[in-house]
Formats: sequence, C-alpha cells, structure tokens
Amino acid sequence: MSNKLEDIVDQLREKGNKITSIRRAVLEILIKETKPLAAGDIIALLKRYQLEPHKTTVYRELDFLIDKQLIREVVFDDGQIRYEKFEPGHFHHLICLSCKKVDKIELSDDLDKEEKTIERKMRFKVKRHSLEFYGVCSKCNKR
Amino acid sequence: MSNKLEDIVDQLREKGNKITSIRRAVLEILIKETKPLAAGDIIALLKRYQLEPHKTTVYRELDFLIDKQLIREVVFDDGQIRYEKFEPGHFHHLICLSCKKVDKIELSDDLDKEEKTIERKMRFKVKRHSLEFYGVCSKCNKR
DNA sequence: ACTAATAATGACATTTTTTCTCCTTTTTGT
DNA sequence: ACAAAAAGGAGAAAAAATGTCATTATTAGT
Repeated sequence: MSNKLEDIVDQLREKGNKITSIRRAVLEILIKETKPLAAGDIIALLKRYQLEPHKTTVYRELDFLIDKQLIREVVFDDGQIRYEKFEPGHFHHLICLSCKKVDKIELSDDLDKEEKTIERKMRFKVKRHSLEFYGVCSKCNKR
Repeated sequence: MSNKLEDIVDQLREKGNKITSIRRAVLEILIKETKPLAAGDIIALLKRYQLEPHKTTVYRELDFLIDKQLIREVVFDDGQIRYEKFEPGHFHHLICLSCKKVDKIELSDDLDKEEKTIERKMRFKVKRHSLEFYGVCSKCNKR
C-alpha cells in the first residue's frame, strides 16, 4: 500500500467511502506528522486548512481511520490517547521528557526472545506489546 | 522498607503526615491488590471500608502517595491512569485482553542492551521505559 | 486532657477528553 | 441532476481529573 495521500484517498473511495475535506485533511495531517497527535492537536491543526469541524466529527473520523487500519492509537504515560499513521514494521518511541519531542525507533531483535519466554513460562499468548522509552533527547542534553 | 501496612503508616506518621481512615484504607487497598487500580476502582473499593470520600480527596490522596513513593502510576493502552504499590525492582505487565487480568513479570536482561544502543546511536539518555504485553492468559486460552 | 497548628477533607465548580443521539448536509454513482 | 448513503454538526452528557476555599480531623505540645 502506498503512503501517498492521493493513493490512500483513491483506495478509500474505491471501497465506497466518501472523501470529504475533513477526511482528506485529517489524513494529510497524520501522514505528514512524525509524532503521534491527540484529538485536540488534530482539531487545532485543522484550522490551518480553514476547517473547524465539530469535535464529535473528529473523534468519529479517527475511529473510522483506525477501523480502516490507516492509523493507530498510541498511549504514553500521561494517559492521553494519541494517533499516528499506521506503518508496517514495529516501532517504539523515544519521548523526550524535556521538550516532548517524539522519535520512532525499530529495535533489532524486538523482544522476540522475551515474548517466547513469556509464552513458555507463563503460558500467556502475547499478541502485542508496547514499549516506550522516556528520557532526554540529544538537543536537551546539550543545555 | 517493610511492606506491612502498619509499618508504612508508622513511617508516614514519623515524617509528620497524619493518618486518616481514608489514607489507611487507600494504602491497604493498594498494598493488598496485585493489579493496578484506577481512581474509580479505588473509590468503589473504599465502600467496603464504609468510606465514601469525595473524589477530590481520592485523587489528592493518590498524588500524596505517589509523592511519598509508596505507589506509582501505570498506563495501559486504554489510556486510563492506574495506581499500583511501588516495589523495588522493575516490573512489566501481562494484560489479558480477554479477562483483563494483570500479572507482573520481571524480565531477566531487562532491555539494558537496547537502552545502551539507543543512548549511543540516538544520543538519547534513557531515564525509564514502559513495556507491557497484551495477549491471552492461560485460563482464557483453554476455553 | 486541652488546645493550637496544620494536614486532610468536603463541597462545588470547572476543565478536559470522549461518547451519544438526532437531524442536516455532502458526496457519489447513476 | 437526483437519490441513497455516508459524513457532519449541534447539543447534551458521561467520565476523568483538577482547582479553590471553607470546614473538619489529627497530632504535637502543653
């Protein structure tokens, strides 16, 4: 699947979904943004598109995009639900406690060993995991 | 530091904190409970102690206990903030997506290697991390 | 045991995030 | 252009969390 906005839009339309200005803008925002955004962030960013949709609409749209597997939810330890574009591969986040910047990383061995150990020892079938690192980014470290 | 309620209570009192029925009960609930509890859960459980404190009080009490390092916050991917007793050592959670049971585990190598790699490659000083596994527990797997 | 100091609580309002319902508007295939 | 269906808007409200200020309870000191 392509990452480009118009390709995604076309695919949605082909499957019978309607493309509205809000849908297109929310998609564009989440495709361009590197860090996960809260619903409130998205509402704020939509003003740059001259759009001021009702919050109900935005939540509904985010649910829709999750359902279509175009985005996914992420939760950091402040408890706020954020949204980021769905990408194949498995990423974790580096969250700077100082400037709040969020970077993504993909771990090499990716906890496969740990998951297998858990499944064997605890008889717990791991479906997914979340792993986030909190610390201080290089810029903030210099100060 | 002891884990027993009365010892903790004595230590709090020695440091000039007052021991109220609510404080004692919240502590007792969180010491006895194995899984993290949301503020609402705690309010519900306090009724068993014939206590119906105002929610403000409960949130404030939880903040107090965090400040004293007796409990800590945990966030799972539903975004709700939960509280669990603070324990030395570093634990992760196994959260059953079916029955919602929560188990704790302590990983052997505990991501030390990954953290060092991140610090070297990304120049990001890792202060802490959160790692939770979502899946199906042994009981639910049998069904 | 009494009292003063102060920590803790309660009441109430408010903020923030999220969800629900019902009705209207927009998009799209024909 | 029109009809069907999807999407959006408005308002209320739930749920979680926070802030303020007056009142109550705990504790140390007498």
